[in-house]
Amino acid sequence: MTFWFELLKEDGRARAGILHTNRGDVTTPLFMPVGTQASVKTVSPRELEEIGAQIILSNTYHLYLRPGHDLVDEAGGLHEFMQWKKPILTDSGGFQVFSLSELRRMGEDGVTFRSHLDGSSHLFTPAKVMEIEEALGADIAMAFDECAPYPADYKDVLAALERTSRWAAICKETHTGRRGQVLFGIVQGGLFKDLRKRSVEELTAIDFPGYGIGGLSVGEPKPMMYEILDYISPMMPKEKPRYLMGVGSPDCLVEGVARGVDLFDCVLPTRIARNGTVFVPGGKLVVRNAEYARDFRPIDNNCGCYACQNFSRAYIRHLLKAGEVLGIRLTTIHNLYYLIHLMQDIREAVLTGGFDDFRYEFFAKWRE
RNA sequence: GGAGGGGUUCCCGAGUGGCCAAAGGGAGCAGACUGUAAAUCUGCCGGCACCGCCUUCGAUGGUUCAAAUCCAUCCCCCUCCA
Repeated sequence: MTFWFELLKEDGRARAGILHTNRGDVTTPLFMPVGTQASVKTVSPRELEEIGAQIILSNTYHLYLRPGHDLVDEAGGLHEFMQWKKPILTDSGGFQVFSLSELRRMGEDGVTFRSHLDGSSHLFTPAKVMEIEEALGADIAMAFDECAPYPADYKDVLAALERTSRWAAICKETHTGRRGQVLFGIVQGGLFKDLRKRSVEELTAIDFPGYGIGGLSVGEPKPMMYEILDYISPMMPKEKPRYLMGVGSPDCLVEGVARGVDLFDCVLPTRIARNGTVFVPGGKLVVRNAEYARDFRPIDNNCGCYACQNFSRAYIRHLLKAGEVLGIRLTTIHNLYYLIHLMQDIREAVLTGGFDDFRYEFFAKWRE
């Protein structure tokens, strides 16, 4: 097994490490751009490398429906198909259980989805999801879970947790590890501490090489998310990577690391980029807005990304208003660069024992 | 010169007596977005002292309780025929 997590340094609860994978090492803490349909929207693999991405995410449900996992397998797996040679993680479709709630029906053995593309019915069982994820061939596969919504009753969250644990065991049993793929379990339990505790216990008993923390950032207030992270972090195995799923606003990344999280992914940077908003050191800037029409400075003077090194806010705003694809490509490149480098700065701070100062300074200028 | 069609709120364009500050689209302005059904969605979009009032549908005058809508005159634009 070439996959293992090397914990280099702890600073309070914040951690810095190296995730060793089949396709090379990635440094943590880390932000993973999301490429749902085997593409990080609008940017090429070459650009992703330039931005500094080390690993990207893709999605089981979406690739199963289109183009089909068998086709991806035939192409030689996701890496070969999309020409991204660094590590990939595939989400299991568990989030689609949540986000496509009107199109799905829960069962004990699995979930029946109606395709959002053509309305056809598809049954996802843990074993089926493992088959799909192994065909896709990512380096890390996520177990098939049920992500409960927010708000949700205790009994519903409990049911989702129990199913998630049961399914996690089936995933582990049926996962063959073909192509050296490893499987992460996913902790659920919503905002109920006893359920979170139980979920951590049940999943660590099954024993995975890494753990996702799911069911957060689904609409609950940030302090509640932080409280849950505070609570479960000490219970999670130290020597395994912890992946807070679906979190990506800069403040949440800093607060997540402060609570012992190593990995994050989120559509936020790429989505808001396409909608005209960019990250800047103190928060966000809606570069699409009229106030930047004659602002000839870069988005961020101190940013090293391709957009900031070459173009003005006025130009990027013009591209966005004109519907030119280059506009959303530039904002996407910037936002990914911002988050990835934010994580690198955090890592540096942790490694030098200066994370608390970093965190303090970050929030001193952060404006929501 | 003759015949016909038309001028509507930033633009295009509905509306032919009251339910019209006037459909719809575009543009514009703002907001939202957290394991992507999202280059999407939502709101505003004549003015104000805004549960009401004022100004507006080429211009002016008229008919009517009531006019973007009917009548008269005028000014522009387009098409066809000379």
